[in-house]
Amino acid sequence: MPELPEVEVVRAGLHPAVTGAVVRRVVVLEPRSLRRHDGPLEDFVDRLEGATLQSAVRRGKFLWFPFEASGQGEPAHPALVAHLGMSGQVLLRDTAADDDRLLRVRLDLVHPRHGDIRLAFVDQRIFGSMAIDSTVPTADGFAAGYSSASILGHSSDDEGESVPFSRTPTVETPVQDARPWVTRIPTQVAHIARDPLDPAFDEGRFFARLAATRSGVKRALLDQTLVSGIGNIYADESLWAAKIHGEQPSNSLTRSRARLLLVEIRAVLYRALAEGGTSFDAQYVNVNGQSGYFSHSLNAYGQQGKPCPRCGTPIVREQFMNRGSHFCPRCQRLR
DNA sequence: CACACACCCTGTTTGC
DNA sequence: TGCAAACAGGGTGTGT
Repeated sequence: MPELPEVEVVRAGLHPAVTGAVVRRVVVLEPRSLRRHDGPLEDFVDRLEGATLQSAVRRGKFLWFPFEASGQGEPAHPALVAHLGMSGQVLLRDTAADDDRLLRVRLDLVHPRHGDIRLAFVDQRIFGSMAIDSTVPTADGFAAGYSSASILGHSSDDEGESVPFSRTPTVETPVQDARPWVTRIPTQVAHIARDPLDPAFDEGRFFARLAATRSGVKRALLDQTLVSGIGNIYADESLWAAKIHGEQPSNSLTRSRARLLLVEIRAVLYRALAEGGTSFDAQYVNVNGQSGYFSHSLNAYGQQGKPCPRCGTPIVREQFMNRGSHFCPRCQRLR
């Protein structure tokens, strides 16, 4: 479930289940799902079995689980990194349950309070992956990603594990935290920019990079090293909301239009999050296999032929970057 | 260097 | 009904 809101829904669901849980048994049914793991399959299994998971963290569309190894020889502060790709799911199952049809990796956990839990990595297209990775300190000293119980702030199962991470950035001071994993990021994720809901998101850098490229705004929004968490749906939705054409050269945006765009991106992501993410079918679900409702709130994505909710002009779909781009030809003009 | 594109995959939906 | 093509929300490596 690829974009930020869907991945955050998954992360929030996993957080109470994995925090403090010990990995009992790991089964890899599809070796290609470990493509990004640096080492053989047995290495992945052996290093994980017996490990204690410390949290569920997310930056953009990347998820990771810092863990404490049981055995010797494990480098300090490793993490299990998961990326869902186009079709990945992480589901919480009963340890006695039958395997899901497209199950690729299975982690059986025992949690000190919740007991036995199975973490099932299901992925149709195998674009997603799991890997054990080492971590490095964040360049800015801030928390590496989001790791509280819920970004919406109304979960009851926080267990006091919250890392300060408010929606509105306040004064930025590097985090002082006894848990070293908080400010460490997996090397595979280190090049990914912070996402727009991250209080340490560097707005100045975002605007500067937009101003420094001639490529279209949509392409820039999909560039995860510029800003993370935005995929095809939320790019189209944000651009529609800001009335910007996706092929408008990034460096031709005025500063105020760029600011408006960022405001709309945050609004769209936050709304989608509040509705549990977007899903068109059983593919995009939370850890309990349930779908979100944001598909009912889409204004542009997948709405080709339907009237623009603002002006009534039919929404157009065009092929772009091997993907569909949906926009209102009247509200979103190239200029 | 910045940019554009091919490629990695399988299952479901669409169209003939 | 059967079959093939088109399609899917992502990231990375390679070539120009």
